[in-house]
Amino acid sequence: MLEIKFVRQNLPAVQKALAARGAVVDIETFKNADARRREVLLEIEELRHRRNVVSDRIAEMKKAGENAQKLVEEMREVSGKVKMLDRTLAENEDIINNIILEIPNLPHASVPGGRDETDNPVLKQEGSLPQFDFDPLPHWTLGKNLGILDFERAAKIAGARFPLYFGAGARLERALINFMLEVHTGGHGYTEVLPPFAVNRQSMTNTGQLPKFEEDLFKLEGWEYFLIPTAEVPVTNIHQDEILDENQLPIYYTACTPCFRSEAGSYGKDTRGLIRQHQFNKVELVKFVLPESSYAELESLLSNAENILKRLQLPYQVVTLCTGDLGFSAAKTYDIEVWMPAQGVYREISSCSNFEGFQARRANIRFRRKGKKGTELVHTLNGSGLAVGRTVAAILENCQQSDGSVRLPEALRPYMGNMERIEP
RNA sequence: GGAGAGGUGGCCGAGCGGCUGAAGGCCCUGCUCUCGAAAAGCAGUAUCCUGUCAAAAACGGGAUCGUGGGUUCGAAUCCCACCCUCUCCGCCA
Repeated sequence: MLEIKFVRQNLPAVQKALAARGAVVDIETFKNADARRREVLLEIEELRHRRNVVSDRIAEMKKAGENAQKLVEEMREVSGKVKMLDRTLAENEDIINNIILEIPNLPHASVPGGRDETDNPVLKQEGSLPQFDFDPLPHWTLGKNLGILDFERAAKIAGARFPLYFGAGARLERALINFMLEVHTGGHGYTEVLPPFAVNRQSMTNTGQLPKFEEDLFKLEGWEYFLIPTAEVPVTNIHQDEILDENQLPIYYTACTPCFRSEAGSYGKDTRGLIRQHQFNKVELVKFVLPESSYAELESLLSNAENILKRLQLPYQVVTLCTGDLGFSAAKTYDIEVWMPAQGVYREISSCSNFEGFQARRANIRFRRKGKKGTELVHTLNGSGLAVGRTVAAILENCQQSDGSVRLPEALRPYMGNMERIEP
């Protein structure tokens, strides 16, 4: 959410920035409702002031034993008027709120212009692509051959786009989770968190999933709860409505949670394998930082996520999302894309974003500077460190051998009981 | 599911129709004292909206005692609904 005052004072700039994203906002309605709101507010405050003054007078008169009936009647009228105006005020505030909640964040000045993902510039490429003297198999075939992935049975249990792992596959997923969490809580300095996997409407609104993207979420029938699409939601909301001390910042959290996504609108896309599932595990990194350091924190967040791929020796590239591909709440985002040899493409495995004050304003997360009056919004950031299912897919494809086995990255072996390879 | 208790500022906690944006304490900040620190003393210390203003500061106004309604000239205080927390009983992992 942008600040109302800011939108009011910078309408042209806001419109221009939103056009770069391809977002359309009803600025006219906003302007009218905003003007009307302030007009009504002024009137209400004047009436209330009068009522406050006269009410005190009535109290005095009553104490002195005087008759205040005339004033009482007059104030009865004033109160009725206030009540009516209150309704008008609320109506206009609703209009403003509905619009402002649907305005995406403004892209940071360093974000490259562009229309969609094809315009995302590659920032760097790391690791060397594996060379095969055979045709590398897609991970779903490898998984089936190895007896560790079973999408047919998963479909029986739940439906399409649900995972079912067996044996070394299930263990690989668990090993990756432990490996990632150990790396982040160790050298990277994150505190591990295990949050709720369902959240309320307010939390979803705070991080920006609602009100615009409700169709992407799983909602529990008969409950005002949503399954989380990412740990970003519960973890960012840990500090909602809090005023933090400057010296508490920065705060780093990491959490592994299942993520649930309806994937509405992606029918027919990535229908095979672990790439696009209704349920997947993800290790998430979340930061609460001082505004002046948030872009440096974005760089270190990115390198924390990259570190996992480096230690797993998986080749990847980093792209900067262009204005047209930027997510709703983000001011700047880097995507890390891992090499998938069977398809010969890089696939997103992590997304690292700086939201600046956008989520903090919605979630009301502020801090106080030492010796200074007032509060400021913290800046929030998050990134995947990493999506676990896709990491499994990447390991299977990149580390496959001609005999159909998969040679495990060395960093992972301690978490797999020193297993060196997964064999049929 | 049944019975009860409670939600007040950064924290603890008093208040239970007007004199309360809220006693008292703690934390924090500044000053005094001290070579310095501690202790002690003094002072300050909520947030949001809004007006004057180019802006900041300052000053004025309004709102906020879980949330939303209601009663009243006037509500932290009375009424209703909802949310949340805690205790006991039952049930269940």
